[in-house]
Amino acid sequence: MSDSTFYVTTPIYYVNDAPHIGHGYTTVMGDIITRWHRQRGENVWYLTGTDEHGQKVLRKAEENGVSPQDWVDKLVEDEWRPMLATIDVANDDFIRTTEQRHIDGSKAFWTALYERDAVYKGNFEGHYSVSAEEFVSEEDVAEGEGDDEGFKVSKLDGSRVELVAEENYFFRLSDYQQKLLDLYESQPDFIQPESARNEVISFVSRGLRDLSISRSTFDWGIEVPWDDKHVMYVWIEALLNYATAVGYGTDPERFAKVWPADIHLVGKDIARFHAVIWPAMLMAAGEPVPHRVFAHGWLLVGGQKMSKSKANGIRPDELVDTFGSDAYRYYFARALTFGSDGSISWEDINARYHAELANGFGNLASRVAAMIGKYFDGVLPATGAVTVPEQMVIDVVAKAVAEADAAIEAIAPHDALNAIWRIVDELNGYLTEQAPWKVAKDDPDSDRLATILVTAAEGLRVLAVLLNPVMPMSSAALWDSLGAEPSLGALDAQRIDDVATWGQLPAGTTITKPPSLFPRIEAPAE
RNA sequence: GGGGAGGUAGCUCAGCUGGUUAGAGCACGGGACUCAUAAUCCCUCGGUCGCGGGUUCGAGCCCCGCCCUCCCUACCA
Repeated sequence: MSDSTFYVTTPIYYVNDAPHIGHGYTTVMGDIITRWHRQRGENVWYLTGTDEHGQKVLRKAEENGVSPQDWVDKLVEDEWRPMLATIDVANDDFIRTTEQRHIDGSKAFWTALYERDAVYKGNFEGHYSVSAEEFVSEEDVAEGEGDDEGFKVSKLDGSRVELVAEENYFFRLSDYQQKLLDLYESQPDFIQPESARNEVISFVSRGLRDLSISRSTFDWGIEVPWDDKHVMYVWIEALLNYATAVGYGTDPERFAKVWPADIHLVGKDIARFHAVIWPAMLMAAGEPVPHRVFAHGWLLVGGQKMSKSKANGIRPDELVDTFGSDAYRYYFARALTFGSDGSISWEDINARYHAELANGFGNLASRVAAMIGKYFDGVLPATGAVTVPEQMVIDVVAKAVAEADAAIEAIAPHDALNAIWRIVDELNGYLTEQAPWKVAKDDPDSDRLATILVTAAEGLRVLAVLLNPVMPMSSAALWDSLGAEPSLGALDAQRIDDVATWGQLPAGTTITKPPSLFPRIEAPAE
């Protein structure tokens, strides 16, 4: 395990969409998990990217009078890459499905399917909705009214559908029902959380039909290697990115090292594609299946699923502009149970920003640095004897570290933050009880004052390390304030395994009061 | 129709295989303190655990029925 690569993916985002906090959510959570694993000293590979083929993109490009390639290039550079920068994501790779490596890899994958007889040519006929880019089943097709008079429309979204009959290639998904059920049985955490697993098992248990996986009515896609009249159906092709990005079909050595993925993070709407079709395709191609598919819930704004069409989509940069990327990352990780639906609101992020980040954590860093500055001229003194209250702090820290680490392992960043925050609360309480300002006045010659402040500084050191995966900016500022780098090295080089070891900051370390980590925002924007 | 998840303090949520007076955070009210970003610490207030039955010595957790919300039920990134 230690010499393999911890490989995590997000869905690749459809370029036509405008980035909203839903995209940001998945990506940030993956970033927190992967940064944490790096902080453990593991080899990590974090992939995200964009899905750029398909009829919808083609038509959009035509509407805008540009070539599809120019269209997607623009969207990627103007919208998607900037979003990653906005929310401070440290992905190792960014794959675009229009890249040569993906094209070559996808063709290689299809060739493998073909050679293994997992694909055959058949006829497919049905009502196709261009805007939804899907075939609509018969029971969901209705006669149009009003503007759509004379057309058939989809009951699902009201879009017009066209009767399409074409020769397609099919994937023998029906062969995999039992194999998939066996997978869910033998690898119980393959699809998480439990609710997603139940739905997937129920779906597969009802039987699987073969899947139409190519299109021949347009050409904005990857050619089927043995038949240039067909392009791969965008959904099927998009799934392949997880393999092609790490060398499938182009760099076998690299692929063997990184694959299978440890975690595919997905929204629960696309859990089925990842937990049913994707593993079946991998089995068909003779490749190992991923370890885990984790389906997270919806972000609810005012009780409704956030989405572009409901006009309650929020762009990540709106929040980041006010609260900063650290608070953004913190909020989504802390306020929501990853895997369940959860409510978000401007009021809530504002409240948590002030209560937890500014008053709780930021102020703690501030008061400790201020006292070391005031009583010791900013030079960390040598500690005196550790007494019962100090030991309690040490114990709380050790327990919190272990719990946070276990929570990340369980893909529960919210629990990790809850555990970490017990350190914040413990330190604030410890300072109030020990009242170093009082000791400074009443008993300035004892070593109690030094002991108390060293203990608090050590606590901050731990927090800087533990929070680095979640809030890299402020953690770096805190690390800097603690003057830790000269003696302990870079923040990123600190290891979770060692972080709870007490007494790492040496006496003589220069502590400076940091600028407010999370300054209060007096007039929250509407 | 079938299946999944949920309905717990004003708000957002915890409550594992049923066990004494149902918890947390925030908000509200009171007090302490002054190192700090008027921050911190302590305490109070606050719930018929959707509704109605049942099983049990005992149920928020189990069973039955009902109401409400959301999701899945194949090619919706």
